[in-house]
Amino acid sequence: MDTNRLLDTLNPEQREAVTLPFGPALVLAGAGSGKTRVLVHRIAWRIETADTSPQSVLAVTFTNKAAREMRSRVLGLVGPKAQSMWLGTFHSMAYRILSRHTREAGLRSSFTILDEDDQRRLIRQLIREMQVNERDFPPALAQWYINQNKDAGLRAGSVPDGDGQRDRVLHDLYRVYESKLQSLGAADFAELLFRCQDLWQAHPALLESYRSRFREILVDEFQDTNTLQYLWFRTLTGAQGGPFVVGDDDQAIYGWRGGRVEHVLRFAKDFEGTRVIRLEQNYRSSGAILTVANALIAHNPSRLGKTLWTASETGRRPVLFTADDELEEAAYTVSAIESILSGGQPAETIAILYRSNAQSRVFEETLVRNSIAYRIYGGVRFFERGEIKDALGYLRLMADPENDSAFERVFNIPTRGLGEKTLERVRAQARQDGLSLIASAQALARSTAAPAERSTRALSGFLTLLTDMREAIRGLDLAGQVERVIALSRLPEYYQTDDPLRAETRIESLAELVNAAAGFEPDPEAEPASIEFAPLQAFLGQITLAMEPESRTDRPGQIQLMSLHAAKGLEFHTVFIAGLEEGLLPHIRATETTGGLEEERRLFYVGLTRAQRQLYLIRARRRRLRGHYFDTLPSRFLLEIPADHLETAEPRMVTRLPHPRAGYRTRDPSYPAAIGQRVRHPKFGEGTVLSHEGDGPQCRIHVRFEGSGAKWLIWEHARLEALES
DNA sequence: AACACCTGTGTTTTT
DNA sequence: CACAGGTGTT
Repeated sequence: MDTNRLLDTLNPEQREAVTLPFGPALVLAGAGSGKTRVLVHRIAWRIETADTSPQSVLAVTFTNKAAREMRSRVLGLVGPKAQSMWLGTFHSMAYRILSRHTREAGLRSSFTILDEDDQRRLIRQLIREMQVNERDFPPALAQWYINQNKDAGLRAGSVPDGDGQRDRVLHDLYRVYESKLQSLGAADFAELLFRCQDLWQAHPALLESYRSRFREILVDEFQDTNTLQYLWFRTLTGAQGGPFVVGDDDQAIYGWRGGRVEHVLRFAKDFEGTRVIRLEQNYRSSGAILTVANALIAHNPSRLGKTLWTASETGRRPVLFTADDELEEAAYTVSAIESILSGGQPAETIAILYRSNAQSRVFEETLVRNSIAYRIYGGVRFFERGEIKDALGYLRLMADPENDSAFERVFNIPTRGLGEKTLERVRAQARQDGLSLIASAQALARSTAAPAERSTRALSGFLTLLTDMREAIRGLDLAGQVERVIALSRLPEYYQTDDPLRAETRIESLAELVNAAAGFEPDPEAEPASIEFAPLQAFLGQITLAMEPESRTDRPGQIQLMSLHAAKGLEFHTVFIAGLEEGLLPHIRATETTGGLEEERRLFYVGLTRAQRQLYLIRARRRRLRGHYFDTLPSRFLLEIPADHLETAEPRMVTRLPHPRAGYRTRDPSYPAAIGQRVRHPKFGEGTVLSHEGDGPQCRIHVRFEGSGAKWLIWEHARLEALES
């Protein structure tokens, strides 16, 4: 094969990195310098020239999305044989390893992965059991303490004794939480990495087999690795390994999540003979944008040092606009967007970035009023939605009836006359006999103590339902099982009566879950498990680690709205960064420490370097926060950019957008209501139509009501009255 | 057990 | 202000 093809499109530094001989390598890749490109080509290069089997490749990315993208790009270069490489997040790699050795790792064969929500629930329960004052130690605080330590690679036993009562209580909670996880045979995210480490330590031969298999280990976004991940990675690599890592210290923005930039330096120390390569040529942004970004980041004292340059033209200077308030901020932005769109630029190449998700609302409303389609990232993720968790509860009980947390979740959903009292009885029985909840529930239901009692009958009914369900899905394919379980659970009917307004959305989510199951591809290497419902089990395992089902709502023609964090790794022709004020960016809570401040500066830097050709920086003189207006100061970061690097924008002629156009209709006449239309609802009063899905009488429309907030309504049932405005 | 009210909270986010 | 989750009431 013509391997030159792999190098033709690279610059000298990229080429040097890609063709390095086996051995530790650190690529310091500036924003837009072709970092992913280098990783992808490095993998392809090793496969094609070093006689490396794709099987020996393990590449770690920060998100599942990045992993998918990288996989498809490698496949594009070397073809389907690359399918067998391991490519994913730290957690999914650890999970994959653990699930092959559950017994040795001391986990149940179908162990549950607790997400943040499950984790907090469990911690709350423990706080109550331990009779700790919930006011002084809110679950969220304990959770933060525990995760902070876990991210730092510290088990409860390794956390140094703090001084003071407070620290002691938290430490105790951590200890109890840890043993609770152990006894449940469950794992939170960090636990996956810990357990994997423990497994390797207890079974050196296993570690050896993984080390000799994965000769080619690569890590992306290295600057954001936390200590736990770093230690895991170092263990797997071993002293003889030659890992290839890529990162940019200027883009480290996850310190609050345990990420430690220092790992970049530590890497070169820990791996003797590390080759360091810098990629400083930026291919993304215009000269004027890059100048601003460089000027800003130069204010961070602790940097490895790196100056981005570009061969592209200077282009237009970034525009700075000062609005009176957040309404004008949005009005200016949207009006600028309108003129860009009218010039023919595709909407999906325009992004609005902000520090906190709460800022999105004004933009949403303004976009809606002007009938501009947008896509918003962030908010409640798919697998965290309540209805999905309900359905997953049933599914988990199918794969593993002894799963206690799943049992508790669906115990009384749909409501079936079982409450806290009955549950506590089951729990007590389980504690006493050392059995699972389901086993104790069966014992209670069978015991003749009070067979006619209402709760006993309800309990029997629930248990029968589970048994029947299990019977009914035997032999079905995965999607069929999911569908059947949802139907038999009668969750849809329950949502319908419980909260008719939200029912439709929820039922749709459940349909999405069936889709996700239909599209699920199991680990091809997994041994054919003899366990019943093995595919279901694999699906459930993967789900918590991949919180967003693949490309659900990606449609062209939509403006992109997201937080600065979420923008990492992306690029847009035109970028608006809003809310450049003290207290917002830098965020008030990050200004107390220099470390925090530097991270905020990097966050802004990440935002600036997302822009390819046009950049708008916007601030408001006053801003409404929790109902009150506050005067603001310009972000100190704006003052760090020399004034002549920016162009100051005059208020647009239209700073206040016209009111929603009465009677305005979208192009498709089958929509019964137009976006921006004023309506009245018999119960919720007056409101404005935000958007709609589907068409005809069954379509759902989203209305923001004054006073009662935004609601999804079914057109047919909503009895809405159109108003003139 | 179910519902209405009330209180506290409110950075970023992947896994 | 807006919402989630928790408490208290029926």
